[in-house]
Amino acid sequence: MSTTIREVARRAGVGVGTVSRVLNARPNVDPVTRARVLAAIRELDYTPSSSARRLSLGRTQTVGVIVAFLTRPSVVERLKGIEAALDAAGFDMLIMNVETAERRVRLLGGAARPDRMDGLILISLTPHDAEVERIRASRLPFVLIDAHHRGVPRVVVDDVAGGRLVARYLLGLGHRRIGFVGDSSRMTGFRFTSSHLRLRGVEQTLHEAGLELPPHLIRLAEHSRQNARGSAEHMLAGPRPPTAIIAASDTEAMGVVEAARDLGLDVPGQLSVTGYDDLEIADLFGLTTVHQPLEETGTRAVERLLALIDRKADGPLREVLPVRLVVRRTTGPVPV
Amino acid sequence: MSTTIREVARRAGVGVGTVSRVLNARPNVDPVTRARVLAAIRELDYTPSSSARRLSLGRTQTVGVIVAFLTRPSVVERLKGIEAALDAAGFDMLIMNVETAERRVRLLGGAARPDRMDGLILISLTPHDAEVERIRASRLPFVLIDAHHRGVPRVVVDDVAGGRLVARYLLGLGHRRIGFVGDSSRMTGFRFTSSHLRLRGVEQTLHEAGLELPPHLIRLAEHSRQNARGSAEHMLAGPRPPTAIIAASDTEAMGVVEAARDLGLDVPGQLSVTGYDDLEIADLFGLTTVHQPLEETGTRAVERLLALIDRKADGPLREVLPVRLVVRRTTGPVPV
DNA sequence: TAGCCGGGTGGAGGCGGTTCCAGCCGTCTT
DNA sequence: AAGACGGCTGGAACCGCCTCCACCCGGCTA
Repeated sequence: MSTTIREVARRAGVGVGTVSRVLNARPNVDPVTRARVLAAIRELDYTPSSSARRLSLGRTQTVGVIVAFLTRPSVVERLKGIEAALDAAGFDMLIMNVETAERRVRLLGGAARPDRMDGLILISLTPHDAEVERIRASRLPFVLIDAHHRGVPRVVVDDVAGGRLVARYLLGLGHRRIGFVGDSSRMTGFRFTSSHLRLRGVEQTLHEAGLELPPHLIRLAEHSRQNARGSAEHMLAGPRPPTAIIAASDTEAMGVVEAARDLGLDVPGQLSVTGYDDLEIADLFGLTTVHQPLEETGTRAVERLLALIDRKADGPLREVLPVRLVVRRTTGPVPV
Repeated sequence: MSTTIREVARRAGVGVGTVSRVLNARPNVDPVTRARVLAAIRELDYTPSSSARRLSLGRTQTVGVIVAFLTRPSVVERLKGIEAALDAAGFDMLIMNVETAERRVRLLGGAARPDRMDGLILISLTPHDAEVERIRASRLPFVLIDAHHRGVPRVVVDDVAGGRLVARYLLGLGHRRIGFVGDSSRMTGFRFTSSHLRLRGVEQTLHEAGLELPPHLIRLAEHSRQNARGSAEHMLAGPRPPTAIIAASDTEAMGVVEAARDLGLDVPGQLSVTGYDDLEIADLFGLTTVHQPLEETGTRAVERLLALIDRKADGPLREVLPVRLVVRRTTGPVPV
């Protein structure tokens, strides 16, 4: 079928050991011999079988990535960063997508197999203790992105700080009744954490200003534009509606904007709305939001993972990337 | 390190051949023996090494996917379909992203290696003849999605029909001066075809109605919202501006909408705008567009690829999935 | 001149599966 | 009762690479 190292060796008139040494750029090969081997390789159009290398080296040159909801823009941006970094390092990228509890269990339980990959990255999936134990037991290096677990290397953005940033900005505009529309995945078991942390930042800031975030101004539902729209409608139609709504993501912010439109509320005249993520849609819509370096979380995660794979010393367990407020056209002073 | 088939055999008191037969559900194994082997497997928590299987079977159970611009929503939707179908079939998915000419050359030239994958899918990348020859020479089955090449199995949507659909609809609304804002990648070498085909459908339909699409009402630029915005501004500010603009994609349609807004034109009162793809953003914006089954193109491509891998008979080379018009709020009767 | 040293080299053995062949042993014919 | 047959089984050989050990040989030291 395809040419093997033995044929190359025969053609070059050397032993397989020598060919292997040339292939792997080892020292102790006579330049003349090396040239002969390289010539043979070229003539035969030889490429070493990666399957055979994997087996004999016990290394796959592959990294697995398990993502929650592949189609979400934030996930894709991170993947882009991961892909570029892995490619630069000569690694392949294996992607697994989790959209149901069943697959979550199956993948987190069974995908971490050292014979299939050298390392694993989880995006927006916070593993349970048992799942972490399982991956550890397989001796597979792994890092988290946008997820938290004590003792596991992870790359996150400072969601609490992002929440504070937005809250402080709205307070500065004079808003006092501020609502929060976010998501909770406690029921579906996905354990997304970002919405929760962003909310915490908001609460902290309001508290420091001597204000409260009453229960009727907090609504959580499964992550989607439609659900956010429902949450916002409910909140805006109720008693003592907010003059500003902080959404836990740009997608949800769009739902809030829709709700305002349905109720005939002018944004930002009568209602200020903020998002989180700074997706393309935020730019398009003029949405005030919090920018986070999505792609960079991917590249950083890869750097850390590769360091772990090479058993090199690494930085702190928890690496936090900065966020920044992007003010656009959905926020304004509190209506008089 | 990890347990091997030999240890399982020893523990169960059988030969490795028997264990292998049990693992692969072969007939001719005594039920009692089978039970003993299964018990040993369970006790040792044994999983066969995929690296070793790859080598000895010459099969990787992996499919490679090369995409152009990973972060585009249409690409991601297709990927989602591919991932689900591959997972169901027990295959791994290797993703490679092309965003530069350099990587395009490198990946299309060198990624098709049978020792790394059993099959290859190209998304929105139309290969050159030489590239097709190269992949063929590697004897690696491959299929295209949203790309064309004589003699290569491919899954596409009927872009010409989509163009006709939109044009006929706008004609029905009374529009006679219709513009087209699309993209051309002739310079960057990506050879995207969809914009071109959609334009062709539009031209055909106008022609059949005895109308023309004059050059000043066709503007092509590299694919982006910003470029589309520029194209539309130019067209709308020029002499004899169109009353409707057909964009080659939803993304570009959003640029057209922005241009209209900048010029103070009401949509759809003074300008009708249509997109293509029916992305989430189209729903959000109320954009009239053409829906195409993106995810399904992925699953169909996988089905066809797996058939090729199994050397099973397959359908026609060119599989065309249907499109349908989705009328929303950016189109209306021609202004009087 | 003998002994040592180290760069260069060949090739057996191992990675962990699968496959194939030979052998064993009951059962069924004739 | 001998022979044929077929289900079940063990294990050597093989997939293609890397590694390690043994070996060769020229140049240096004592």
